[in-house]
Amino acid sequence: MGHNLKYDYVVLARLGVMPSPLSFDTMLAEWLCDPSSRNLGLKSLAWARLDVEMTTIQELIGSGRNQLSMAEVPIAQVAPYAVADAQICLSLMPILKDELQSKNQLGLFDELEMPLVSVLAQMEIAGVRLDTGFLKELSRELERRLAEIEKEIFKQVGHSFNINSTQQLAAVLFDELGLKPPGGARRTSSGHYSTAADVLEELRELNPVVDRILEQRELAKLKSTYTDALPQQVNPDTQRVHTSYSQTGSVTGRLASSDPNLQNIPIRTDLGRQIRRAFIAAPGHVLLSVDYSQIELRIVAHTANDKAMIQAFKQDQDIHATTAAAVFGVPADVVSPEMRRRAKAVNFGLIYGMSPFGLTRTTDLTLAEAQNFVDAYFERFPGVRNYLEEIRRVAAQQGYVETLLGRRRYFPLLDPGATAVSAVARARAEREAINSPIQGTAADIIKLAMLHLPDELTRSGLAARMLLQVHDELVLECPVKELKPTSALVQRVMRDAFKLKVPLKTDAKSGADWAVMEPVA
DNA sequence: GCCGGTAGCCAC
DNA sequence: AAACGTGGCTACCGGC
Repeated sequence: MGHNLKYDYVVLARLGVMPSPLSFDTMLAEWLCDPSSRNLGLKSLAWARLDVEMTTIQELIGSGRNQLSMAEVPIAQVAPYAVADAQICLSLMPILKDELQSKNQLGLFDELEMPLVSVLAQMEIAGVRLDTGFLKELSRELERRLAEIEKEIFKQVGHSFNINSTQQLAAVLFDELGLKPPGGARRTSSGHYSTAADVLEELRELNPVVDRILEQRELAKLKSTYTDALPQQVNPDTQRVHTSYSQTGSVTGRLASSDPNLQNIPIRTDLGRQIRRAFIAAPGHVLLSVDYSQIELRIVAHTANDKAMIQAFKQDQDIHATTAAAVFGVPADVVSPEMRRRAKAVNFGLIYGMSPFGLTRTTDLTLAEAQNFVDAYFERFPGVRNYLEEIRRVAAQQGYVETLLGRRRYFPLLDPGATAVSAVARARAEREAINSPIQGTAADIIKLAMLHLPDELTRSGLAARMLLQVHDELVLECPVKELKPTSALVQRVMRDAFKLKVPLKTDAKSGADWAVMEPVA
């Protein structure tokens, strides 16, 4: 194993090389939805019992940029910590296992999350090949365009300033140029005028400099976050980028990716999408990307048991068009693009616990129109309406909501006995309670697929390996000659990961890089 | 120089 | 006033 790979000890634990208490520690204590104070208390007690001078992990390895890897700390110093850690985790194990048992989560833990640890380790170790030369050239191109844009901005404003400073930018726009902050002077939480993109959008008619600033923002973001940062993350031993996946980093059960985050590589704009050209397959290979189509809405249809929505998915209809037809009360073949766009916004908002007001922010509907729209929506999908009400009730009464596999999220704020809870905080918690089982169930399902996929590939004698997971998408590196059967197998495994009341649908694409992907049968 | 908070923005 | 969920990264900025 490359000794320069990050988090060596975590990777070892994930591969089962390290004793189980440590791998247990890296996950379980954090993973339990309600890490109790008893947990911390037990740990301090156990530490105090040890007849060695203990230090904390932070004292050993430092923090921030000075942080060492465990391998860089002398054995003699690490040993007491390691002993204590193992000892403590060992004694914690039965207690936390009991807790899992009582929550009916032992299966989720033992049969999904723990086995997934080594799957994720394999993906991290595999890494993904990066065309650094291409990124560096793209960076120089962005640099040139940024220099030009900045020159124009300074000329139009009359002096230079730091465009990246929101404070300086606000002073230029709202004080010097006298632009009027729209929407009744929206301010940030600290009381300054906001210069966020949606605010600037409303100002672009008033002064040509605003468009230039939006352009500067886009380019500066791509340069600093992607074209400049990614090449620095290439491992010199493997010549590839090795992300880290966290199984405990989200409240819903999603994975999180960091160092670098490969779950937020641009795709929306043409320029941003160019970044993906740098993610390339090894010689003789292609990248194969398979994603779930509308998995969250399918989960809503299943969980809400909504007849109309289930039927739409069973017939493989265009769900947004079907929704539009239902809400506008017209036949499917006369749905206009505009009607479909609005229906899509509602379907999208549904998963986020949206309100009619929220809808006015993502569409051009007035509040009254949005209210009518939502009413019509629930009229046509009564199962969905009941489901949303049920979720709110359960979250408050039971104190938590659950995913398909029993993953929990607690909502103490919604307890009827909770005191001093603002309406804003309550509404937010309700939206979180609505979204969590949907987003979390999607995470459950793709994790099941990821767990089965390596075995299925082996069984079929296919050499492809999983490299990346992006919430509803798996990216594999696949020998060119095995593309067709691999695509078929991956799609089968993903579709069959869990049987819902509606079919799961997947789309497969492949290409030499992550930008130019052609559909695969 | 380190650290944490803030603003902004990339993805699903 | 805010108003649509989940993350991570970068730059700025003020405090130490």
